[in-house]
Amino acid sequence: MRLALRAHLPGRRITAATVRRGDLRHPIQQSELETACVGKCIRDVRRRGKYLIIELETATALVAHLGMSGQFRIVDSGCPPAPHEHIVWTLDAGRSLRFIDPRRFGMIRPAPLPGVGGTPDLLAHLGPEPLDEDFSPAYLARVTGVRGGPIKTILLDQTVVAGLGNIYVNEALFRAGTSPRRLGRNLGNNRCSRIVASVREVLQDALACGGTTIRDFQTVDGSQGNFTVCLDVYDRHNAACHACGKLIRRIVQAGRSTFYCPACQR
DNA sequence: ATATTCCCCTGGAAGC
DNA sequence: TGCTTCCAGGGGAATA
Repeated sequence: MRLALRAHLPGRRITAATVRRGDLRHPIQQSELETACVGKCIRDVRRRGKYLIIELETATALVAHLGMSGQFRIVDSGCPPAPHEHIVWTLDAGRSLRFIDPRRFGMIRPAPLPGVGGTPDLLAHLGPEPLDEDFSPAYLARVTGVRGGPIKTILLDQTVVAGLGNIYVNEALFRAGTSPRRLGRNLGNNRCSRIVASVREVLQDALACGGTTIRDFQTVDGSQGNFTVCLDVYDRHNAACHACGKLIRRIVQAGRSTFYCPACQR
């Protein structure tokens, strides 16, 4: 999503902004949004974990989170509003950016620019980026060594590593041959290495496919992610394992679905 | 201090 | 056909 936004937004000026419905996860007021962005030029689109950072002139930013069903679309400004279209930014060049979110678990928040006006509290708790060097086997071994709970839950914790969601945790553990139920303290250095490598691999593969569409996910032009066809375990309950043919199992951990192959993952 | 559970909200699929 | 139940890419507050 960041890459798609980045292809369209930098250099555009925001000429108007409208809150059509402000009761999102963090409620937002019309005046607050306008003050933050109208008249400003978009400099860059960055990301930290699952948060998008739309960098504006004068050291401010809009921090966005898509929650479960949030979407950004970029359309002609004359385009009629879609259902659940909560926020509209009018851009120069006859375009507009729209935030659409049926479940309203997403959020849009003005914030001082990270690294300039101080890191917003929103992002302060996040762990390392999974594709950065500091998410290392040694780091994972250190964290898992002192924590209770199964590895699946640990990897979903954004303070441990920032940006992994349910799909990619399930997929990474399959590729690492590690059971999602295995306790963190029973991982060992070897498995930590494999998990770190698998996390990176899965993310890179999914990025190359433009993400994963299960139900709602679409990018800014309405196209879908193609990693769905590459999923080995996620949403494949009772389907045959791509590696061994045994049936993929579904369990619930910390209230979220976990999918795994009982034969390939130990 | 750390780990499950509950809840936020809507829509779509499956079950009856 | 129509009603009910379950489930969902997340995360934070309330509990245990």
